[in-house]
Amino acid sequence: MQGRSEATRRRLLQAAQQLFAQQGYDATSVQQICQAAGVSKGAFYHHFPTKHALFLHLLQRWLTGIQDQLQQASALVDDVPAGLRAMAAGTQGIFQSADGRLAMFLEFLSQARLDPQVWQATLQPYQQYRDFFAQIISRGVAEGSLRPVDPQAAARAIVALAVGLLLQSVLEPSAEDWPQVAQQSVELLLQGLERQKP
Amino acid sequence: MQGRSEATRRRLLQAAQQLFAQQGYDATSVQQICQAAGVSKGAFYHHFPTKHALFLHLLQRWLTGIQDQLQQASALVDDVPAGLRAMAAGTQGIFQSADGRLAMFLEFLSQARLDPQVWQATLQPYQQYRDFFAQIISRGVAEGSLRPVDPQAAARAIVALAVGLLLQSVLEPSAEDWPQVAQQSVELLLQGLERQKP
DNA sequence: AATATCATACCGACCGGTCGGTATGATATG
DNA sequence: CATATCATACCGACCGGTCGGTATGATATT
Repeated sequence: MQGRSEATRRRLLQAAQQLFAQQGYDATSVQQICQAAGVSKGAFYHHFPTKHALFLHLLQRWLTGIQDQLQQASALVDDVPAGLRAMAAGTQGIFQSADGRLAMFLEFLSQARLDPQVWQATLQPYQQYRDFFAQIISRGVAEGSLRPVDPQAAARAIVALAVGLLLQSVLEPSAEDWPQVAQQSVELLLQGLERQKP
Repeated sequence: MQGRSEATRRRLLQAAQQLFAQQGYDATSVQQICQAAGVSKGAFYHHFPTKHALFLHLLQRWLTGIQDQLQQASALVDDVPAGLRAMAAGTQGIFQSADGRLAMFLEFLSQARLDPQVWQATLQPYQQYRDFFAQIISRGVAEGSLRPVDPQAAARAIVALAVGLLLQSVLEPSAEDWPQVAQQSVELLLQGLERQKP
């Protein structure tokens, strides 16, 4: 049975993600993960060297997922303001994600503050996101659809906005229509960025 | 020796804050706090019923501090755009704060996600902040210095921006000149909010 | 003296990780 | 085809150590 090992691994990852999202990393024991996955502790340490390694694996998976989504979105952009609006509208999937993916966001951040390994893994793509937006902004400036703003500064503002919105949605998932709030906020920023129409 | 008790209490709080900021809540043991404060464990549990209660006390102190700072700032505002710019400039003190006050921000948030008591304590003033900005925005709209935007939506964007910037500054304290980034970001938002001058 | 404040010793629970051993199934050997 | 060999996957009891919290006695304050 070749797929059995992979299935066990997948079940461990999924159980861990759910529990981490529910209770946090520290409050979740390896035993709990194994129990939720219907697997023994021995199996756990057969697949992952430490509890921390499993966490790192989840982090990597999460980051590459965002990376892909972002690159996919950038391909569709030709008019910059419209592209940004479309990306804001595309956040629906992120905010909803019923599984713990979004809740893990805060967990990743708080761990990043404490663990150098997590820190590096998180911050590197994070700066990529910023550069990604800076590139879009400067394209917009070049094509004349945006005012001649500093692309780096504008990108920082966008990323900060995104991070802030994500964080709030983690704490109050159902308090607002977060995708709509995201769209409104981007709209507001765009009114500052976009070149005035006659 | 009068005030000995109070001094002990203060030293415990300060030591706990520093350690929580450095290592996080979970990774910090009561023993460590006592050692750093130069105090015994008995003294700790004389002043605080649980480790968690001490954490909550720190949270309350932090929140009321912000509350005061915000109310103080709002008193000086008469022209809304100028007021917002001044508040952005006034973030210098917050971003710098060499002690762990800023680092605790992330710790508070991650705990708020897990602990209902922390959650409630955090979210209530949090919504006040939002209302606070909404009020300022609507004042700006009324006085004609701002475009007729939705005050609630604009306030949400401002708060999200603030949260996002704070979070990034926690993770990369010296990567940017964060007060300047805050000013630039607010400036960008204001270009969208402010009524165009002829 | 009476009370508030602090110190020391200690408890029971739990955690991450290890380890000896077992089940399973693929592959080699006859 | 039948059996021996072996690697992989898994099990669950167990260990050293730490943690939050308590009990009890000493010391300072009023």
